Amino acid sequence: MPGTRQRTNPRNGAPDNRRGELVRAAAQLFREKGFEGTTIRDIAGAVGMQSGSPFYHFANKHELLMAVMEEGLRLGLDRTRAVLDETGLSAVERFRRLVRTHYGILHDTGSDFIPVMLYDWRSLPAQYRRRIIELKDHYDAIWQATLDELHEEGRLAAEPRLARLMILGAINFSATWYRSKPRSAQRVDLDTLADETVALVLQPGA
Amino acid sequence: MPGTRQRTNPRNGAPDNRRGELVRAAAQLFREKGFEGTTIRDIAGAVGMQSGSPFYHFANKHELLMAVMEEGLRLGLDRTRAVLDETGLSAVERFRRLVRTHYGILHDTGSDFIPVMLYDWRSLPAQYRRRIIELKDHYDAIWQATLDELHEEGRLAAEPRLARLMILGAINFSATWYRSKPRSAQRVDLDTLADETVALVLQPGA
DNA sequence: CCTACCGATCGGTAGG
DNA sequence: CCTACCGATCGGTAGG
Repeated sequence: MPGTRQRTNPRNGAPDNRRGELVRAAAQLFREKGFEGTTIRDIAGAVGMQSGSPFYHFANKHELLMAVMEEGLRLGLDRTRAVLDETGLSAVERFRRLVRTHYGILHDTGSDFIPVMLYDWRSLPAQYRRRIIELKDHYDAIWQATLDELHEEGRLAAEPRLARLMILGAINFSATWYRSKPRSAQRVDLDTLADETVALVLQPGA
Repeated sequence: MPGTRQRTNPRNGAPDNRRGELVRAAAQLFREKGFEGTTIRDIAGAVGMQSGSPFYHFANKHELLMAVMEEGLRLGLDRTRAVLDETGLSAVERFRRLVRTHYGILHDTGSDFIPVMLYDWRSLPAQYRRRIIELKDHYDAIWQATLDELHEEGRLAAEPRLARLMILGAINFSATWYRSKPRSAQRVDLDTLADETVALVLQPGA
């Protein structure tokens, strides 16, 4: 039924549903087949559009990729900042929640945005990168602050900046092997995974 | 000068130089631009061939991708097995060398094969996967044995199988951020990186 | 957002 | 391994 969907400012943003549908569909397809392996026709078809129609919402395919990454970082930042809002958390407990939250950002239903950023970064043209890096820097800063604290408390044995890269790497890499749908037998859930990650990298307390 | 290069059995393997050149060029290009983002023409051009000529050596583009991954795993397995050949190593020392070796496999000059496997796995058709998985299983088994030992010695706090995924993940992810060529100031070298990785995940000894 | 389309490029092939 | 080529597909556009 054409005309029944709510929409507003097509080119800029906020309550435009069709644009959001395109971003979500693109995220899922990019994650599954990669940016270069996904066709504008795939994405259009996934939301019931004709092949030329996505270009009404995005100037080109690369801007759609950037929108996916940007959306992922905004959602991720929101969830991560919420961890900081909880008062009275020890650094260790805050760390545990950061880890658990990041696993959720990678593996919760519909969370395809960040994996796309991780695995299709090379497909993002240079002129679009700065904007994404800026958002990513906020994300890293939150982690760094907590890791610095842990290091001062003697709970983290590695140099804190390298520790951040390695720990986020360990979690991020789960995008390649973790499957939320239990395949055959029982599987690790994200809570256990977060606990094990914390156990792996934290040194025993006094 | 056509005809001056040594070659032997074109379709099977061993001392066929042109085939090897294609695999190396493909590895480098796949790593840089991804499998889908790389063109047969790119690869042919990189070794001074015409666009149709790679198909004399490989039935199709996917078989070239498989050759890249296979070559990477064979080279990696050789280097990793060499670590086991050193006698009289403690589990901790063996672990340190496995870590260092793996960093080398990812970042030494000309080592583009394994990153391609890690980041273009989804482009490998299902029928080619079993062969690669089989090689990868050998690799994992070596790591698992050492990590099991460390766990028994109380030096590893996480469940050993998850520890393997997380530690290899932390190292593998360096493919996205580590640059061997110093960009501006001094940079971490692979020895330091390996030391810090070991420091991060090992619990203090008795 | 659809219709109708275009130029470019791509993987692959025949025949030598 | 080159020459010459083909069918299919792809990102993108004009005009409504």
